[in-house]
Amino acid sequence: MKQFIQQLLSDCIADFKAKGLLSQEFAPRFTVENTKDKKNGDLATNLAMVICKKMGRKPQDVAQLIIDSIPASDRIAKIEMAGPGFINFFMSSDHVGSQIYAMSQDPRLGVKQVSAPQTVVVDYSSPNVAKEMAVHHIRSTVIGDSVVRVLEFLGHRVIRANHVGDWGTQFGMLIAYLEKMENESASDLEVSDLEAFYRSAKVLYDEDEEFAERARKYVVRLQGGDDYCRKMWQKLVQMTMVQNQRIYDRLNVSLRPENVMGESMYNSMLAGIAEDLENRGMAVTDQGALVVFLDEFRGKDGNPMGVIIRKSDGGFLYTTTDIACAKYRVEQLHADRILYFIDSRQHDHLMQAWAIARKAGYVPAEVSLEHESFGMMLGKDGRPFKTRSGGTVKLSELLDEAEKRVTDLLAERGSDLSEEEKEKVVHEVAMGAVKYADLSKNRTTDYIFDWDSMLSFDGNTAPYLQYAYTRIRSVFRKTEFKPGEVVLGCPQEEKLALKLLQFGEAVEQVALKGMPHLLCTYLFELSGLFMTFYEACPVNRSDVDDAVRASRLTLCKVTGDTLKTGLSLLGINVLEKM
RNA sequence: GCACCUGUAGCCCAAUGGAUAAGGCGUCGCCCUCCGGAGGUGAAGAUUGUGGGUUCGACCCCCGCCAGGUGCGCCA
Repeated sequence: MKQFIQQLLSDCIADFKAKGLLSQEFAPRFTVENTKDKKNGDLATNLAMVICKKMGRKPQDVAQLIIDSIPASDRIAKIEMAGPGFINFFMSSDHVGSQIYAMSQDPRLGVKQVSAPQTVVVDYSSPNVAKEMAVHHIRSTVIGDSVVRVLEFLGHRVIRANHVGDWGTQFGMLIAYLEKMENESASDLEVSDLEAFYRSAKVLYDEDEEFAERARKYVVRLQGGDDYCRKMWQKLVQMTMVQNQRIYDRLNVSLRPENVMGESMYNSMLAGIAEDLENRGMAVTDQGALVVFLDEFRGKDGNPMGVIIRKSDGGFLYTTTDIACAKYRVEQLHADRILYFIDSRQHDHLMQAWAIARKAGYVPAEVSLEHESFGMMLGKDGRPFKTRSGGTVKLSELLDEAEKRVTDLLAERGSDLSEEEKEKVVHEVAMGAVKYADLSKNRTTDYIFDWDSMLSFDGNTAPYLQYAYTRIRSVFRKTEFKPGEVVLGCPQEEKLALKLLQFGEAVEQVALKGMPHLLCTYLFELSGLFMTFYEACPVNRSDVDDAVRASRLTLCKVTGDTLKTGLSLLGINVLEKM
């Protein structure tokens, strides 16, 4: 519908140009938007206000000229000029009804696949090896995964990239410790507590000189490609990712083992990149290190910032890895667009790496690099989030607590669900609530970690959306669905129908901006409108006549399908009962 | 010191430069003789940190200031 109006207005502009009212080269940037208030119609444009100056007339007069030039259409009931020169379009309710009927027949709910699919690399989750995922990892993981689902739904080719922290000097220490553990216990090692593992290794490293010495030797051997160290390193990666995969599965995150593309993958590219930058004069030796100076970034002394590509000892830092990574994604993965879901602290560093990658021609201008940054998770004291003992809260602990709270809630209010059903409800509601708490926020600011707000089941939460869905399902347990012509007889029906038609826009916005909260907001508003409709408009009551019932059932059906599809794009499952 | 991010009601949070700044939590009311009360419905609560500027129109864009967070050469 929006496109239809846009076309009408473009025709109108062409008409004005033909009549000499506007110059040929003028390309006005006007908008057509959904109105917030029904009294301003369903869609509104600011076109008159945008072009009135060029025409030398009052905006209201121009608006009237535009209205007069728009041909009559059975899709539009009424067009009005309002306020400072808005043009408000009132859609014909027959047309809206027929669109809803069409949606009920379309598994994609009217959302079209893109005509020019892109290859999009999405970098998200990125846990560290030999560490357990903590609560803050949920942001990148859950938001990235939702954007992945949306992009795929729209027809793009998506490459999931789990940029696991699997490289660095700490691996000497970890290998030495793993070796010690294996020597001490006869059977194969099963590390259930990675946090404790890492901590103990660190303690030993700090206190035992002999151990530290061995650890340092192992780093060198690992980087040199030594078989033994390589194998031990692999074990560490394996151990960690098996545990992380359990979390992904539990959270319904679509990452798989084959999506792991860790930092170590780019290792073999680093020396070549350093050499290339040096040969082309982009990098120079400074105090023994190979450095690229960037004019657009200033260091502490106010001079162009030096970004170290190669350390004076010949080693590499993570900036070089990120340059290589971007290069790889362009050259090997043929990315058209690369999205990084990484916390805001890395922003400067990423910009530097990308600036170098662009200058070197590794990433051409037409490939877009986007940092989808978000703030840190803070404790109630406003400091980086730590537990009383100084550690972090494990993600698995948060998920356990979520399930416990849902279990308690079910017990509290009593439930006639079977044990099997209950288990499913507990799981889906708990995971939904936790994920939605993060997905629904756009905030690039830091935010306070709070059990209660993260595990709320009231208001703008996933359980509310899941609940709306179960109410719809409940309707269809009582009546067989036969799609019928949709006749919008009351304001509640009209508002609901109009919102349903905007599903595609919400989905497209998420893909464009990498912000799933736009879809959350949409689904929450949709659920609210459904609840209101449902209270006001009986569907199954005996005094409702058949035509009205068929119409309302179709609205219920399309709402249910939209909720189910929308939630699935957020990685959240619906339930038949709860 | 420099750079990046952020500032909206007691708390959380939304708003492609558009109309009366939208919701949620909490607070105070009302609603199960009717399809599921994890609900509906109403009320109170905001000089959008601050001072300028651009614009027909600014939470949004530009400049100054204040406050918070983060980052700034050999960790990742």
